[in-house]
Amino acid sequence: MSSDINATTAAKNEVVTTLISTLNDAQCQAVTTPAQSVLVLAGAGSGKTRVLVHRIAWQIQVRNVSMHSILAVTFTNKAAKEMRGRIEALLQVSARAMWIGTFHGVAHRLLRSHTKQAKLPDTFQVMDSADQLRLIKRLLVTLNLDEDKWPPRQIQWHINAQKDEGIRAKDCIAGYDLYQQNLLKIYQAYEALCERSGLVDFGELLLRAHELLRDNPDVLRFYQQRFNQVHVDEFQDTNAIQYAWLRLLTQGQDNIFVVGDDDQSIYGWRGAKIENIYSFQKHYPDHQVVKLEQNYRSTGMILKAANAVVANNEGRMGKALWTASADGDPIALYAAFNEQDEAYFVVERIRSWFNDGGKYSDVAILYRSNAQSRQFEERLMTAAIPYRVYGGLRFFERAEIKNALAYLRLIANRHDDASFERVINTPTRGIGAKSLEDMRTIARELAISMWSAMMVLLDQGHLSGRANNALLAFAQLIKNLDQLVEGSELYEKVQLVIEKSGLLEFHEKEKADKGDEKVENLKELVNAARLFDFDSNLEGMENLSELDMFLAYATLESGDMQADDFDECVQLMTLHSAKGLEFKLVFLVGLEEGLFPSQQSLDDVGRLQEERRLCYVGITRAMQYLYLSYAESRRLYGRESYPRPSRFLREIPAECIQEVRLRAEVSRPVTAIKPKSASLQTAGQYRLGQRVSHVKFGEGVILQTEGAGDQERVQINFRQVGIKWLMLAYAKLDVL
DNA sequence: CAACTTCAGTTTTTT
DNA sequence: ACTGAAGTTG
Repeated sequence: MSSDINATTAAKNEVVTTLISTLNDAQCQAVTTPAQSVLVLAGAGSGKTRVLVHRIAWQIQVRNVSMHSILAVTFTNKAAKEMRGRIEALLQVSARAMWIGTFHGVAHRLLRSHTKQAKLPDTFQVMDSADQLRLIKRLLVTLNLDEDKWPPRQIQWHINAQKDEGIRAKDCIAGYDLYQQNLLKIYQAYEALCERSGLVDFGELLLRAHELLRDNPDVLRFYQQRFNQVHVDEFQDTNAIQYAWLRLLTQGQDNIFVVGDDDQSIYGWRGAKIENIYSFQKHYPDHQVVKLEQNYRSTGMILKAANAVVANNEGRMGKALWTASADGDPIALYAAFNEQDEAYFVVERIRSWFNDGGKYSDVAILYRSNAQSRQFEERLMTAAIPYRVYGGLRFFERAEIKNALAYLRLIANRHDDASFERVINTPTRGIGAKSLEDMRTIARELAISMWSAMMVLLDQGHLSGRANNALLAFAQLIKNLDQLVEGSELYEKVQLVIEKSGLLEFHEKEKADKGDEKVENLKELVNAARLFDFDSNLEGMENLSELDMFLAYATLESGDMQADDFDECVQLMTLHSAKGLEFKLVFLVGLEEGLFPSQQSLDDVGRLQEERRLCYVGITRAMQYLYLSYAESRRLYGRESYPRPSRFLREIPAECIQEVRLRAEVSRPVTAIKPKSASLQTAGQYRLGQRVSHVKFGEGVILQTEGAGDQERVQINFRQVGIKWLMLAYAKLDVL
């Protein structure tokens, strides 16, 4: 008997050892602490996911917590997937029973499990932001509001912002401000429309999930007791409603384990509240703070630069990354003549990296705004270097896919107005603006769905023969599809719908190139349906049909399909989408005032600090080599600008930076610039892009030259005083 | 209904 | 400067 106990103790000790043997002290502390509420401040590259994964494993293996009692929330499906995968790899078991998902995914699951208490119809569907925008546009028409005075995108932004703050239309106080009153009216009408269409937008998922717990004590108690500890990834990105939801769930027990980094908070503009980290310490008084500061990713030089930049921010929790590895190469800084030269330089370096045996997939070009990608794409293209740009249209967001899904949604829920409007005349079947307008009026007046309105219209029989037939045919089509599809496999349903709806034919007839791709995508959709892993036993989702599950999946996990092909390509992406990734060789480009930091953030301290954190994120993506660059002259929005180098460059210690220059002839081939005349190419010894020094104005770069002989003038961008025209005959310039 | 023209907007993005 | 979307015509 006692030997049995000894044996299990020994076994347990071994488990403990394997779990923590690979962790450093701080990580180990975070994983093993008995504290109920824990705040892990995890610097970039400090093993944040590792801690989260090991903590969960620790609960299960050492504290004998049931997998059923594990909840972990992330922001992206990618992160959730990775976490699940790593836990499974570590524990060598299926992590199916654990609730690991995005905030939206978990909220969705809760709502499906408790549709009654959440006051939702069983058939409710999730709509994405494109659907939402469509719905809003339509709403504006019915409310007789001019789209120019009420820009749909701003309305959408406003509604989402309210929801992110947990504010319903009934909680709004508009006062006497006419504008506010109208906004409120729109918000109210939008809520009503969603209600009768059975549609739930992304913000609504979170808001409803919060209200579900808040207003149903028994439901709340059930989940409070069920989850042993609530784990949260990227805590600095939580918004007000997400945090409120977490607080409800952990109320009384304070069983919450959050991991975050205040220095990497870059989503303030979409409602993330960095303050939640500070509030956490107030709301959970017995919490323990663990700082992870050892970095396993970058060289000493890169970390030094990153630390120095972010040190310029106020009100930080305070953290300094360090590494046990070497200083590495200094950070290279390239002052490009213009944006084309910048791209040329970067691509040249990538080429030599590859020639020296480096892999393309280890290289990333990071920029502040998407518009910057073009120059690099063009250069990479001519250099025949494979590349991939992040952030394009995702699979489930493509028009043809959304069309197909809209038919499926209409089959699942006839009152889904967003889907109805999308497919009523796609492919074209002779239902014009007039008939639509009539339906909208009826729908509004009777407060019914468009589908019901169509039925009313058909019953009335006031329509012209042609319109009547067209509508009748459409109604019949949907009903037929519904019957036809009954009882068949999911992929067969998809297949049948794209064929019988005429969508396939519609896209086949389209202009050669484009249509082909769309047809391919539609086939891919059938394939996705075939591969769809429908887990009918998934707790809480028992009542959901496979089709409903697939539709929810398409909306909530639309990014899933493009994530995998990382292979052998140079990666181009914005700084925002680079968060969480790492690359051996990183180019951080466009470091110019007005571009990065962006123009819009220059006059606001808070936003500027967020830009700085973005810079910190960018720098810390690099493992071995980091190149920074800026252009002396940049063509942006059709206008030539001469930006000053970014302030962030000055915040990096000089000893970390080494200026680099390609040989002049190589860096500016004649084709790279568009001279206005041949004589502009050179001005004696003064070439375009030549660095010069002036007695009074200091250092600068030659941008343009004009005239000849005594009349020759040069335009110079001085670092200190900006752009100046100087007469060559008088200016005393030294070539640098 | 498709081809053409004009016109505003133009940081960052997930769910 | 460029793009995507809305409006206008044949």
